Amino acid sequence: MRDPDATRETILKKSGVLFNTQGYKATSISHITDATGFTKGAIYRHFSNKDALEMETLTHLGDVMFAKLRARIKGETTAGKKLRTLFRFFESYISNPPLKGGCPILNVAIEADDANPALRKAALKMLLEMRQSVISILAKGVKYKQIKPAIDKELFATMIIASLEGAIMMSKLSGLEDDIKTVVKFLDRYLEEYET
Amino acid sequence: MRDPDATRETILKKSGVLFNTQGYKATSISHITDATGFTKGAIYRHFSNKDALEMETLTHLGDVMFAKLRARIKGETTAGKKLRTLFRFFESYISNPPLKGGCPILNVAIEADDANPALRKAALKMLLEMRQSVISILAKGVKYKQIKPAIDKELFATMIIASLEGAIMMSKLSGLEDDIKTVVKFLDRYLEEYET
DNA sequence: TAAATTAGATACCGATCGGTATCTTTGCGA
DNA sequence: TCGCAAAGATACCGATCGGTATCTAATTTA
Repeated sequence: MRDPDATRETILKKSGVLFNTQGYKATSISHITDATGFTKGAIYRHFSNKDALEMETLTHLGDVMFAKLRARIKGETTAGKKLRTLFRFFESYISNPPLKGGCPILNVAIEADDANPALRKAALKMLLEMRQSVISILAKGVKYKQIKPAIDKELFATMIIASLEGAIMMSKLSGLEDDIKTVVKFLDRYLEEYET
Repeated sequence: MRDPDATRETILKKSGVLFNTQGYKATSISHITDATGFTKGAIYRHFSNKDALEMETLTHLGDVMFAKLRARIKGETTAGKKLRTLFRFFESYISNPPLKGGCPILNVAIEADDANPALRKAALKMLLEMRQSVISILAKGVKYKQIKPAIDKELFATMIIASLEGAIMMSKLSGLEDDIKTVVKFLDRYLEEYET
């Protein structure tokens, strides 16, 4: 009946939802005990303190996010299709979110700018990984003649991520999908110009 | 020696810095008494509760932001120059921020998604005002033959704001200006194609 | 199967939270 | 200059915070 690994997993999963929706600072240990049904004793057995729980939860959120994203992209055959799938992945953050609360990178970037530098560092790593993935897709696209070599890969990759993240913020504020759809439309068109 | 208006102004100013840098939830009334030198008695005389203080502080931050932005844009003579000045305004959020802690719209959008709906609504109003300003500049640009009529004003306006806000997030994470500068470079080039 | 280890529950700690009742002090109008 | 209203200081409230010491119960190991 007692399964420490499952307990740990439950805590991480529920904490992930709470931290990503309510915020790290705003989510107390009591909120997590309420959500999981476990007591403080159980939580502090598995995680040394709240900072550690926040860190492990963030990497867990990152793992889930990248796993879902990669699973969707993997099935696509061309650079163009892979990138458009990535656009739709971000678009779904509003209507059918892969993670409740939106993009964890964005959330941590805004909340943990000063406090908890470890958390910030972990989010930065995720951001760089995301950016590198886009650059890799573009590079392979150029290699296999799907994308024109004239493209500035680093510039476009940064633009893609910045505009999608910004659009998530805007759609979060308005509660409407308009902004994220507009940005995806723009990126679609721009990408089209560089496809062969 | 006693000046209630100045006291109020001091509280709003200091709260603005704290809320915008540390976060609304993370900033306690005690932090504000420390920063201002005033006591709780003084703060609660001027503001009915913390939620009200948060609201008034946000609108104060918005007033300061729009005043600074408009002052800079006003001096420019063409739509292109006005927009480039707006790009630089966002760029300066990293190196020489007009408001400590970055864009208050972005900060509130991420932190107050569920809790404090009034705060979210106020931030949304600021976002729409910002977007409308960009659209107006573009419309006047078209009117005075500075911008080609083929431009999709709403699309470009959304794209400008989304990418700049996203870039602020990215540069905040990395601590470097690279991302915001890249985005501004992209917007500069894109705008150039629509200038007559 | 007995002993030892581990998972989780319980009860508590000091600190801090937002908020308030009350008091003193200041400045202004009559 | 006197009196009164407003400004701000002080001291406190109950609730909640993150964290811990201790206890019980379940599981593993010998």
